Amino acid sequence: MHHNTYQQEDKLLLAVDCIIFGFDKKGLKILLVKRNFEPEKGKWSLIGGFLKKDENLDEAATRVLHTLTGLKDIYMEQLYAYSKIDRDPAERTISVAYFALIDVASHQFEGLQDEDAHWFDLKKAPDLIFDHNEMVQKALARLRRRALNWPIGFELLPEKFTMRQLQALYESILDKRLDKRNFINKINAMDVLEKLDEKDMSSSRKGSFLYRFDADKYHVKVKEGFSFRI
Amino acid sequence: MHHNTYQQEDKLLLAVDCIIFGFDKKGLKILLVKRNFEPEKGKWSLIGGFLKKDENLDEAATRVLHTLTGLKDIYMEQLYAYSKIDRDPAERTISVAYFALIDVASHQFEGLQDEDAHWFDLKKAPDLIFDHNEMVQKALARLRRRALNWPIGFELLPEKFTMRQLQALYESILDKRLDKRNFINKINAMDVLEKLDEKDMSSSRKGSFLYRFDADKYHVKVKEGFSFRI
DNA sequence: TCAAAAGTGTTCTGTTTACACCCATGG
DNA sequence: CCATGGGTGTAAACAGAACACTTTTGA
Repeated sequence: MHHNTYQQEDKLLLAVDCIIFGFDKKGLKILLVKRNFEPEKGKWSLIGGFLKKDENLDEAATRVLHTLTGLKDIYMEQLYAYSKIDRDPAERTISVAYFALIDVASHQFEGLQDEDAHWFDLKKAPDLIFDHNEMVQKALARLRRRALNWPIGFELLPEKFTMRQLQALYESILDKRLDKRNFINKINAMDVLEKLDEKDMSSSRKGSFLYRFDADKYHVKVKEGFSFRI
Repeated sequence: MHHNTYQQEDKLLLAVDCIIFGFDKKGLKILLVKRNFEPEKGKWSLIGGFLKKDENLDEAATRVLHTLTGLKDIYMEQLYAYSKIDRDPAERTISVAYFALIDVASHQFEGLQDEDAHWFDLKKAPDLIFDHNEMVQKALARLRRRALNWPIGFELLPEKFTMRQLQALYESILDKRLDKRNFINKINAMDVLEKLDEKDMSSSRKGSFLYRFDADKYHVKVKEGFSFRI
């Protein structure tokens, strides 16, 4: 309709980069790929790609993650737009970072080998290209804030989990030990979990009850402005 | 160096839009302009413009605000990137929103008339073009969260202010009344304000002491992870 | 002298923290 | 029968909320 309206304005490359945190029994991990193209070929990087004309940023992040890892139906959240002029030495690129937290065990993926993607222990992750280290730091800060103020949206959790697993997750995110009685009391007070009849028998002889997020209760409370706090 | 690396990727228009909240004795306001170009010419909009090749997003936001209002040295914070495909009917544009909160009285500006920019009472603001209403809602939510968890960074406040003004600001942001004794006690407990010997005599016969943020104390506390809470 | 806003503490209540023992089960 | 991790309650400390009167001074 108004094809020439913005004709004289600059057009630029737009990328998305995904900070994928994973957790398993041993703690928090991060998913990185070895770059197989220039610049910085062979170095470790976040999973990333360019935004196309016919998709929005959320779609691009989803597509990029899926293409490089086979992962699908991952809830991702937009983090921040990075725009330093020389952040990518090859060409001016603005990158919008996204982050997610997933359960490593319940998201086994193809494609990992081809693309040289690996889970790294968060504390032992290698140096990353460009401003990717900065992105990871910001994502971690955001994850901590989320974790402190909400019961980490069930989007970010496996369907069923034990209280001990949930506590272990919180302990890795916050990087400190929590008292199990206080933890359970607080979580229960929030009243957004459903206790199942099943037990997870893998971690002890007694077994540990499984819980599930009650999405309805959770969303109602979020809408009411209920303020959770660990 | 690697000029052809990303050759086949799409390039797009990138805009910035600024949500400028202002406060004065009568409450929270928002700064809007009447668009003087197509599309949506004549409708109210946030202050916005396009990102240029040779500047980063923060610089673009600063430039755009300065060009349209004459306002300078305003601390702005990046909010979110909006990328719906048809958000601007004229041409595909991704917009990164920025927000700021300023003291209306201490930022008188030229340029307002030319550009048809006006302060609107937040509650009486007109409908905005594109997805600008959504941006304002998100900015408000962010502002409230900021206000609840920090003593609204001194970046967002005029240099000198009275406790009553600070309380009035909080009351407009949170849209509820606060108890003045509790408010003052909490603010004092944070220990980031410096009480001056001056009084503001404009609002009462007795006069009201002026305070100033102590930037050093404040930054030290923020770095230590001190958690404020109103 | 009085009207109008500023300033000031205490009690009560609810939330958060610290803390230790019994339970169930598989091997 | 015992080793391992799972589950449970209470008391003390602290933080948040409710609440009313005195002070200052310009008109």
